[in-house]
Amino acid sequence: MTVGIKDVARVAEVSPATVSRVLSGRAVDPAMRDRVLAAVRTTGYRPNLAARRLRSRHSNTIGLIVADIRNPFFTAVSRTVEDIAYERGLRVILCNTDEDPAKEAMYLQLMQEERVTGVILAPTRQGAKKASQTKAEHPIILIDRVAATTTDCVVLDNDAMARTLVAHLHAQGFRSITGLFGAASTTGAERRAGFEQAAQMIGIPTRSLSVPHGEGEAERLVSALLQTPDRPEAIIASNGLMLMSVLRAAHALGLSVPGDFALAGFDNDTWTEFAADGLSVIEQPVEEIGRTAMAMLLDRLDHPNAAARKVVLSGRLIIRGSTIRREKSANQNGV
Amino acid sequence: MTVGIKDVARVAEVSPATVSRVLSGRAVDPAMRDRVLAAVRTTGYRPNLAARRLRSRHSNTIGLIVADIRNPFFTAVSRTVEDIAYERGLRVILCNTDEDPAKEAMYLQLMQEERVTGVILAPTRQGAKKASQTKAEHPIILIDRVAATTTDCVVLDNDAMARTLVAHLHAQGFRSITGLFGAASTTGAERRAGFEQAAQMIGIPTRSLSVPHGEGEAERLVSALLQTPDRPEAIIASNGLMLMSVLRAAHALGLSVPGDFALAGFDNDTWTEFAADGLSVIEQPVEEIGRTAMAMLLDRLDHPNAAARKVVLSGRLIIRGSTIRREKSANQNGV
DNA sequence: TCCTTTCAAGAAAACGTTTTCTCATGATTC
DNA sequence: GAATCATGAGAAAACGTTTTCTTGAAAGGA
Repeated sequence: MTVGIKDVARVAEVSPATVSRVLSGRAVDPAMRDRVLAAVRTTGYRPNLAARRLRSRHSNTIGLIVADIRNPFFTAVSRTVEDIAYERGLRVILCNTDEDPAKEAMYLQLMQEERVTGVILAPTRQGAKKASQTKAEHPIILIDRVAATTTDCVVLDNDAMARTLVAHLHAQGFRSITGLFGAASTTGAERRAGFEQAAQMIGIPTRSLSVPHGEGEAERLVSALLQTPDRPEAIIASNGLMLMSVLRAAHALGLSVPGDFALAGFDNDTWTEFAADGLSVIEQPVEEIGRTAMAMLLDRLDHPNAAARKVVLSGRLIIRGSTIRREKSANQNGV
Repeated sequence: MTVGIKDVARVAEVSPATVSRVLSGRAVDPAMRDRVLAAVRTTGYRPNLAARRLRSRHSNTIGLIVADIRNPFFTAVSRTVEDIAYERGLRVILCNTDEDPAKEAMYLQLMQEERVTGVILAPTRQGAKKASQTKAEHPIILIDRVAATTTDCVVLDNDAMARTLVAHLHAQGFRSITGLFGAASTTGAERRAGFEQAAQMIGIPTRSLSVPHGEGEAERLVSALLQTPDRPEAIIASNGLMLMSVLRAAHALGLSVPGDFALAGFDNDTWTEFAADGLSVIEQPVEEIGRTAMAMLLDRLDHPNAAARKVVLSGRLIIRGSTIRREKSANQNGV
């Protein structure tokens, strides 16, 4: 037997409206307030959120749709977003698209049906296009991936960061570099562009591979690459998951980093600190991305008609052992 | 201007009830059905889930409350649970308690207010106790952590797995072992118990440390441990996150695994395959845990009064380089 | 052919809140 | 001291669905 606001009202000998007012912290007679609170306690009343949302016409909920929940980058952003949201009394619905446009579309529709206050989305390419075209009832902030300039977004300066990485490898003396970039996201494309551009300017040979999302895809690709006769001197991977795949492939083949090839990439995931003599990476300001996205969302709610903004954040190159040039003979026991 | 079921009804020239029936797939005249579906398309109607849930009195939603979203074990379980849930047309609300009993209590209350169909919970110690005492409106299935036998749960055979680990280390010739165990969970306690029991039976000296949850806690503890004069020959860590902390601490001190000490633990996280010559770990059947939890939940919904069940699953020891005994001199370039 | 049964569709009630409307009381102003 | 205003509380409407109730027509049996 579920207890409703009317039951509380009866026990407290007030009207349901008064109970509602007490619960939402509006001005009521102190004596009544106490009676109501006591009644809430004795009855064990729990408000029905569905009813509340229906009548009040706002859900106090934001949707957070990420592309891959296993990627520490996204879990880190999620945590920041959630913390801020809960500080403001907002709920968060966390969804995982797995880089699948169909799942993404399904979740975006779900957000509409939930009548969410707003959405923070790390879109696939299709999703980015769609989000910038269709006019949803709620604001959408894109993170990590970018769409047309008509949509708010907060991204890393992927292009510059990729160039930084190439410059670092070149400075260390590496002359042939292969890059691995995610096929599903604009981020992958941007990093690839920066990578190729930098290499061309410097004038070193590169190859770049487009990696489809999926279990083991990257590892297979890398494994093949490492077994070619002209194995690259250095490899750049577009995110933390791919870095891991490269190391797994190398390990399976008995190759070591940095002994047999150098390795660098994006995302300062915890394990990169100690793997392969420390992996040189571009650290993304994950917390700031989450904070900025939330701030933009709240701002957009206040100013629905302001011009779309694109915030580009800068990363930081962390140099570790995996890109330090050494004599081959000195390395006996790598990875 | 938001479009409701009445608008669809008007366009299709039927009653709202008929629209509802079409949408929920009940028997209606084919001609009408087509008119309704066409009207839905032209109006762009999206049902209001709050209203639907209010009236129909079921949310078709389950809550999934995990202790630490950064732990790959939990994200893996989450993915399985979500996949199965969506197959069955259930939504999932994913929450992260961060091992904080207050946050946990808050979320459990939120679940009540959402009127969820059921909850899958990885509880803190306090939460486990509370869940087994209070009678919620919805069933609760505990995962990973255990409470009184009055609550459904699915857990690993922690005790046995810890003993397996000790036996393996002993067989490899390690004679002094230190164990690190999470302070917040029953899982940590169980693994610790198995650890101490096995060591006592074998008759080797052990020490076990209780690690509070929190950024850097484990690393500080391990760092201190590694700098004591009687540094252990082997370390066992209670989960993947702690394994990582041990490696970070070792790396910071310039110590290598397995050169300077052996390391083993729980959770076959991806990176354990290549770090420190491969980390020996107990692999948990993450998918099966998720599947079992969902199955138990659905079963409990059908049979509310059946006796509580506890499902104990077995893990698998994966032996890798980190626990292989070698001559110290042979190792020059570890980690 | 008439009566009963079945079925589909519309009308209206219901879900549990919040909000609007109305009214009474007491305070404030001229 | 009368008229206006502000305040707070209850009554009732409203939110957008699904479900129940009611009705009419078609189908089936005697």
